[in-house]
Amino acid sequence: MSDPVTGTGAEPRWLDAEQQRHWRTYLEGVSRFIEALGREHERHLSVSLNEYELLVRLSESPTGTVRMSVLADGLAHSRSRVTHTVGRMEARGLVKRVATPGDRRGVDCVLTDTGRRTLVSEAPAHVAAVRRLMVDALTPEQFAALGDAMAVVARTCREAEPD
Amino acid sequence: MSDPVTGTGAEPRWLDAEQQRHWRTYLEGVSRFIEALGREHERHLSVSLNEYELLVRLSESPTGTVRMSVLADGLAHSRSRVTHTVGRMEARGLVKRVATPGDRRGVDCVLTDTGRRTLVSEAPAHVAAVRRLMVDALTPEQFAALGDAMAVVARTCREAEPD
DNA sequence: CGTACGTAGTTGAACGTTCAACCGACTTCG
DNA sequence: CGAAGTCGGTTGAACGTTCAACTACGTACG
Repeated sequence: MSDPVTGTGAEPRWLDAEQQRHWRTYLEGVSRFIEALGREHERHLSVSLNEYELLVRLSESPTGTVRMSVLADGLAHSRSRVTHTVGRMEARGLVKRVATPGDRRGVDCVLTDTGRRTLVSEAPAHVAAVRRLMVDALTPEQFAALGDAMAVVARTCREAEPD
Repeated sequence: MSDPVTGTGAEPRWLDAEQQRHWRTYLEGVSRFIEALGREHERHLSVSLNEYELLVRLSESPTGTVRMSVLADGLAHSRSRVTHTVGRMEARGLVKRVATPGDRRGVDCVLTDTGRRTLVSEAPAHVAAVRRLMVDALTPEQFAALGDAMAVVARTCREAEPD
C-alpha cells in the first residue's frame, strides 16, 4: 500500500520479491556478460563486438554485400550508427562502400578481402568466448529457455517500438 | 577433440544451427529491450535507467546513504562511471556527497529529499514499462528460467573477470 | 618510523552512440 | 508534369562511458 500519488489513480502492480530478484539478476547478468565479451574482443581481437557482428552479416551474403539499411535493421542499430561504424571500418580497409545498383539513394556495404580474412582468423576466439561465458556455462535446456524467453521479449519490444 | 591450447591447432567447436539461432535471438532481444526501456525513461521520466537504478540502491539503505564504491560494485559499473553519474545527479539536486565517517578516502552518496520524491513519483512508470516489455510478456516459468540462466551467466562472468 | 603497496575517488581526454538537421533520390497523386 | 511526402544515408555536435594518470589515504612489513 502506499502512496497517494494522485493523478495516476491506479495503484501500480509492483514486482513481488521473487520477480524483483529475477529482474536484478537479469540486469546484472546482461551487464556483466556484454562487458566480459566486449573485453575479450578488445583484448584478443582487432574488431569490437559490434564490428564483428557486422562482418558476420556481410559474410552471410553470397556476394559479401549488404545494404546499409538492411545492416541497420538486422543489427537493430540506428542508420546513423551504422554509417559511423562502417566509416571507421572502411578507414581500416575491412569494408568498402559502393552505390546500390538501381537505387541511387542506396549504399551497399561490401566485405573486402582483408575484412574476410580478419573474420576468419578471429571467429574462433569469438566463439570460444561466447561458449565459455554463456553457452557452455548453461545446460542445453537453460540456453534454449533463455533463447525462447528473449524471442518473446524481442517481439514485444519490436511491437512496442514499431520503428 | 578439445586439444590443448597450444598454438591454434584446435578446431573450434562452432555453434550448431539451433545454438546460433538462440544466440542471435539473445543479442537481438537484449538490444531491443534495453533500447525500448531506455526510450521509455527518456520519454516519460526525468532520470535515465542508470540513474534510476542508482536512486533505487540509495533508497534501499535505511539512511539513504551508500558509499561510492559499493554503488559501483552493486551496479556493476566502474568507479569512474559512478563518479560522473553522481556528479551529474548532484548538479540536479537528486543526491549529495559527504565524506565517509572513519575513512577519509571514502565518499558517501546520499539521497536528497528531491531525489526521493523523484524516485517515488517515477517508480510506477518504470515498473509498468518493465512489466509490459518483459515480465508480463513472459509466463512466470519463462521469466524464472530467464532469471536462473542469467544468474549462471553473471556468476561465470564474475569469475572470468575477477575485477 | 618509513617505505612500499593497495584502496578510494577524481579528472580530462578519447571514443562511440544518439540526436536533430539536412540533402538527394524515389513515390504518390492532383 | 509538378508538388508534397517519404525513404536512405550522412553530418556534426552533444552526451555518456572508458581509459590512463593522478591525488590522497590506509595498511603491512622491514
